[in-house]
Amino acid sequence: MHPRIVDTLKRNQLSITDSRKKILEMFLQKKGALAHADIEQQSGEEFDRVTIYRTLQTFVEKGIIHTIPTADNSVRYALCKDDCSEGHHHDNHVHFMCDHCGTTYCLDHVTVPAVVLPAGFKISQVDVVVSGSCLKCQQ
Amino acid sequence: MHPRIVDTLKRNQLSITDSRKKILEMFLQKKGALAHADIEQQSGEEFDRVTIYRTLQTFVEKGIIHTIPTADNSVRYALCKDDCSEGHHHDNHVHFMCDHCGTTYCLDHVTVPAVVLPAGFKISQVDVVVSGSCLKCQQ
DNA sequence: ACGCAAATGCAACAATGTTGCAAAATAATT
DNA sequence: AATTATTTTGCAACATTGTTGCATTTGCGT
Repeated sequence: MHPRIVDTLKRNQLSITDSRKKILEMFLQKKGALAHADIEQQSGEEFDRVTIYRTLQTFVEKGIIHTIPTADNSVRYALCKDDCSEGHHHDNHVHFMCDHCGTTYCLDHVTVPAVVLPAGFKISQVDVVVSGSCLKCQQ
Repeated sequence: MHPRIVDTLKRNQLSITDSRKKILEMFLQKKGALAHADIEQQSGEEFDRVTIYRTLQTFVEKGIIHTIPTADNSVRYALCKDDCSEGHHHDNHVHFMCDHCGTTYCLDHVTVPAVVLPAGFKISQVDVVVSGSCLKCQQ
């Protein structure tokens, strides 16, 4: 088991349960983003569908993961950088979704460019959703 | 009825039906984006739910409207600039979603900033999803 | 080990989206 | 203008996705 799992749960005042450990482990292992369906498939019959929904919801509330806006409006989640332990707010993000393999990357290290909007719009968050082909799918 | 409606349908080789006229009119009147639910409510019992789904799908295929990625992963549609009559591909877009009133704006005239990705990623589309408070909701 | 609080599983439900097919509306042809 | 061919619609049924309430189970602090 990944060493950070118990730490992360404790730090967020969550009880250490099988589903939380397993789901968090999935995020730590797989670098890309996960959809609810991915988790359901990978965990087999181990957890109830409802438990997965509630676990994801809890993780989002605690800032352990965040949702990703995608071009096809499918709901995906990715680990927050540094587990958001610092109250980090995810105001800016660049995400990349591969048109071929469907993998979604959370590019925390890419700088979000400044966006200039017409007068009257107050910006609180900027999400950049890039599609194309990824490292593995070059062609 | 908006004068562009019949033109647009004909240009895209679509038969002129009540639902298509009405739904296209909604997009032309309302400047912001529409969700399936908005259309369903506004049209009352006039059209079947399935018809609305199919009409939206057809419009997307013909390039009359496009879907908008949103921070909350709700599916919304907006008119394509120039009805995409020129085979315009919507490679770049800035969308704004108001946190207060929920209105979604399609800001065709705002320049999409350049995004620099790590080597190996090939960009085919960039969507910028901005949240905040809009013109009407300033505070 | 015990008791309390929290999380889980189950069932039922709600919302959203899809598919097949017969009936109706639109377009094309004569 | 009437007839035929094609497209679109409405209905029914179904699939998927997400939510809620409640009894049972699990984890946690003492």
